[in-house]
Amino acid sequence: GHKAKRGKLSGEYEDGKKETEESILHEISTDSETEDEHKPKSNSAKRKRVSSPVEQDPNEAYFSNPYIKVLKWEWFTDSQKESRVLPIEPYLLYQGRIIDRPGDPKTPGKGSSFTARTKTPQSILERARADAENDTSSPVQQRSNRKLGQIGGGRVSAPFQTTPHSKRAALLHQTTSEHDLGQSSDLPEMPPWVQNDVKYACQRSTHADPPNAAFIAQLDKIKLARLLTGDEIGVRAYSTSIAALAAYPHKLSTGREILLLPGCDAKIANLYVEFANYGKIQEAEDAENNEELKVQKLFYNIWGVGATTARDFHKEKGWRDLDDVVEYGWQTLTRVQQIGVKYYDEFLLPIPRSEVEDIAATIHKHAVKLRDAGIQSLVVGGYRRGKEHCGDVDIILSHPDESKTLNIITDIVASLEQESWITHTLLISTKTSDRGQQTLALNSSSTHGHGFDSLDKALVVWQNPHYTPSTSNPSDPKPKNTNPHRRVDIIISPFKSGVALQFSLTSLRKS
DNA sequence: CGGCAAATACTG
DNA sequence: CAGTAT
DNA sequence: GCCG
Repeated sequence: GHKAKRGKLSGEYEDGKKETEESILHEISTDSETEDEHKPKSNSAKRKRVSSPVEQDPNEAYFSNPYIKVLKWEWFTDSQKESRVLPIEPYLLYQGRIIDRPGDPKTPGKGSSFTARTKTPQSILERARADAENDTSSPVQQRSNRKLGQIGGGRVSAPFQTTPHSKRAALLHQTTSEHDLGQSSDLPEMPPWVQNDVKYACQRSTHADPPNAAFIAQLDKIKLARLLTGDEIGVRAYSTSIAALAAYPHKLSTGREILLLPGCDAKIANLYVEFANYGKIQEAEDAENNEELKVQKLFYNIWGVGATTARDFHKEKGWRDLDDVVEYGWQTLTRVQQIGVKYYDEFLLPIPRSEVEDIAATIHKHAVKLRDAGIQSLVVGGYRRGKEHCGDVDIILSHPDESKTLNIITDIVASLEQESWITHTLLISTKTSDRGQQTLALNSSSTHGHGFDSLDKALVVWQNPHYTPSTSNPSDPKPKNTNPHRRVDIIISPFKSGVALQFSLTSLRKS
């Protein structure tokens, strides 16, 4: 019977024994808990949205200048109340712009080239300015460079010692390459987030395909190795450096350039030099080809299996592939892990943007049906970052009337299940609605005073139920839906929160 | 040289 | 509580 | 592995 189980995993359910498949389905019992008997009725828009008269944008002048503006939150709520775009002037807390580097010949002007309406941000810019000044000299002590050992020799730790008196370690001198310690003048201008010491990755723009993607891919391999071996510190170190590299808009030309990026130091710079010279990084290749890591990566790719469990499967249980998991461990898997195994291959398939859009549209449609047209939805994640193919679908739903988002996640999942779009619910979180109900019952005042920032969400398995029966066997009495199963995250956000606010501002300004 | 992302929720 | 996920 |  073991070989029969093999068949399940290769995805040939249809020609396999029906009995087997059913037993699997039974064992899984993954159908989401929400019963479809109570179909949520659509709230036929009792409350139509007041359409505001088309009017001149009172803030045109403000938005046409290059200054960054910070407004009081009340501007938004008041605008909402009046259903029109209020002038921002009375709400303006601060406006300013990023100044250029002090030494920059392009800006002979004074340093105080920003207009502070309040004193708050001053210190930040002062700090940035100070940093920039201190940074003008080369971070590398060129004179005292130590010649370090050959890079590709397999010794990874020895060459990377930090020179005692400089913070930055010297880079390996590679005479055969232009990817060397360059002159201090040939570095490209650092993007603002480097110069200004921007602290959070979310403040940098992200690119779908950064200029240094190939190098980043190598670092990702090392990071994965750190992950699988339980080296959490290493994971974090590589994560931060990769994040900085991914936001870096220039093609790297010298290793020294990397030292200027936050989270990047000698190790990463040396890896870059190796990459630039040989087109690959030995440590990354080794990690990728490592047999143990290959097995553990296989398990790690099961949804619901993390590094710890992947290692356990391999080293404690002694399993070596998915068949072993099914044969010897099926009953010990959690419910979501069984789902993860069942759709192992499909979850790894990339999702084309067009399909992401289709899925989002379907979800939006159901949300509108369940509430009203005030529903706003926004696809985030890989799609929003412009990726051609996405690993999953992340969609945020919101509504200006917060009461309309109450329990909506439950309703949406039920509705989509009933129409067979959602095949499984991996996880559903209703904490926010739970708490919201309590406070709402007490405070009849609607919007204010809640401190929770968690979001209702559902992580589900999605499959397009509309399929064309296989052409090979059109008379099949029970044709099979071969549309791939997708991972979809539906997130409910209070309208007030950032993402919702962002696109509400966009639409307001367009009106 | 020591410390190390943040917050939150579900599952078993 | 440990593990996993967002 | 980086940072203070």
